[in-house]
Amino acid sequence: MTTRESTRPLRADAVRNRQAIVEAAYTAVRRDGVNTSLDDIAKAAGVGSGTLYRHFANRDALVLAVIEEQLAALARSGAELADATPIEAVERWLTEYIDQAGTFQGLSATLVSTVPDRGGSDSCHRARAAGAELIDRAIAAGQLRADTVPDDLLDLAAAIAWVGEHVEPDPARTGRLLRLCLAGARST
Amino acid sequence: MTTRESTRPLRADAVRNRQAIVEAAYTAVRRDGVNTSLDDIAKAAGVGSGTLYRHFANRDALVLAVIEEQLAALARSGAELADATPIEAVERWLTEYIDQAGTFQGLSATLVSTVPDRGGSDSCHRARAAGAELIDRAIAAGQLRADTVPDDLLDLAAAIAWVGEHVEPDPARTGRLLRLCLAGARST
DNA sequence: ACCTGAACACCGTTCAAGT
DNA sequence: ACCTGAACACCGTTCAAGT
Repeated sequence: MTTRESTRPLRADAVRNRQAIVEAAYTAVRRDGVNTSLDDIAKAAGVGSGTLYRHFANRDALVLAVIEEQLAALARSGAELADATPIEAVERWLTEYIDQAGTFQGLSATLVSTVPDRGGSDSCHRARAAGAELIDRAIAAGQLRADTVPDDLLDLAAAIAWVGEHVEPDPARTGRLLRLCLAGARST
Repeated sequence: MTTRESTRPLRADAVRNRQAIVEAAYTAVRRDGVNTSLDDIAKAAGVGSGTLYRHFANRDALVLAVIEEQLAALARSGAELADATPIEAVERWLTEYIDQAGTFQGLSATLVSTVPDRGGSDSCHRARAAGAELIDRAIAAGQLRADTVPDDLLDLAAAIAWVGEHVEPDPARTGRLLRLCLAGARST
């Protein structure tokens, strides 16, 4: 629930400040996208700019904190999809992933770049691992080609969210693009 | 060959300056990506920053000027692919499109956003029209599903280039992602 | 007609001083 | 231990003055 690595508990005012920063950041990125002014976020949170940097080393760390809960939900949702067929579970999970990645302008780039070996956040890694597990299950069930690479589908999903950032919002199109990719990965 | 709308001929020094700006911009975006400093580009071109803005209203206009020739080549390449089967022509054209979109960091966003109805540049529109024509031919030949939307494949191709910007360069992976999308669009 | 470069507003980041 | 906010470096954009 926190990006801090230290095990030392935070002082009470520090906890409040951190929370205020994340909430202000959520409002700001929703309105202006991921590249909105960090100084404005600090001002809206009622803290000095230095306090923002004390809690979040860079913009990506703050963005990941903003979507921390959504990523945790994605990591958990594998179990909730247990009743569906493997391929249905994959489609529903990836749909949710795309929806989350489209929460605000620029977020898809934060999610796609967090491949395990390049130091993406733990929460992002765990979410993607949950998706990869569903994909692996669909492969084992013979519903996806045996040579399917889970990261390929995960990154294509993020890429579909990215396309959505650049054209008019169109959920029907997003679904169409995802189904096209899944059809390409289906075993014949 | 120029983004200027006016029909008035440019003064000789203006022509030189414009050319110098585009060449300096090419070097700069290759090295530092699409968001490199415009002021540095002006300096490298040996002109004042105001001159850069006189020729290019915004960053996108400059970026499009930088890849003007490549876009023109893409627009022309439809004819060069006449000997291939329709589906092969599509794959080869989209491969080229992805390659061009990956010329420097950030370019894929410039190319995907130029859908016809949102005022993208003419050259970009023409290039995409050439790709769409090849796709239409493959549909007519029964090699792609009848309900395939050409813009879907074009934007997925740009999206694949975008993925390539965020992970280690890997041409094999790019090809794999493209073939996956094409397999999804193939008629069964 | 076009160019120059100073001026302005703005932003990310650091850090000395304060509690 | 944490916070503040001034200070610094930098960037995009405009525009008065110059040729």
